[in-house]
Amino acid sequence: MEFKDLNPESLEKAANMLKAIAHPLRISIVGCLEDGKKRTVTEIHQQLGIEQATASHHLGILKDRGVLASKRDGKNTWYFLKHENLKTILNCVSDCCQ
Amino acid sequence: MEFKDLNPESLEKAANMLKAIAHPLRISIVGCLEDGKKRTVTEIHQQLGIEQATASHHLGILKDRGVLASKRDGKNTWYFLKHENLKTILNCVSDCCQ
DNA sequence: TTCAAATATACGAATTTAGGCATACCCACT
DNA sequence: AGTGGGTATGCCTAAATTCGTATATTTGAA
Repeated sequence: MEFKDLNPESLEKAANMLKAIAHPLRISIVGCLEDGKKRTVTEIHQQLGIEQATASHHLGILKDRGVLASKRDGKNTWYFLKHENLKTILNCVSDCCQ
Repeated sequence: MEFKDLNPESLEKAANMLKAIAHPLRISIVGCLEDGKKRTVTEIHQQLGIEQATASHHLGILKDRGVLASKRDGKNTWYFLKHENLKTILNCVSDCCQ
């Protein structure tokens, strides 16, 4: 599917998805998850050295916009990449940022 | 290059680049230019049915953030994609938005 | 049923963004 | 120099983001 064929709603959705990723912290979060493994909010906030609330907040945005999915298991919520593609996207962008 | 290796500045730059694209109109503009050809502000504002000033404004954002480049020729300014990669990015996103 | 860990949400001030309109600028032509 | 087409910019208000801190909520276990 070519993005040219996107109708207005899909266009909006695509924009929201990109907007979700388009933030330094959230790029880093996707970076944490690019190996396809699931991680908890705590793991992420510790690994990135950010507030727990901030991590949860940004994870929520990434989930809302369809970048991540999550699965609750007891006290923990495990977040993970929803699409394999997203790794490609960030690699493309980083190539453009040399 | 893996985006994981991005330092804080590159991270910021990558975020700004994505933020530039992450807007319905600007996705459409990139869509107009994905064939690699150069187009003028007028061509784009007519093709998308938006104000001339709005087109110029968004083209400016895309240029500032390194998505597009431009070349003045007489009365016209020709805009074009700066990186072939960007087509890939949008195709990936649209795949995620089915 | 009380406690603590893990996660989510609410509130608020500062900053950024969007899009319309008017207008200024740049350039070729006469 | 003056005109007009093509571009860019400034100003404005409404709306959205960001990131703290504080507080809820959920859940497992004592």
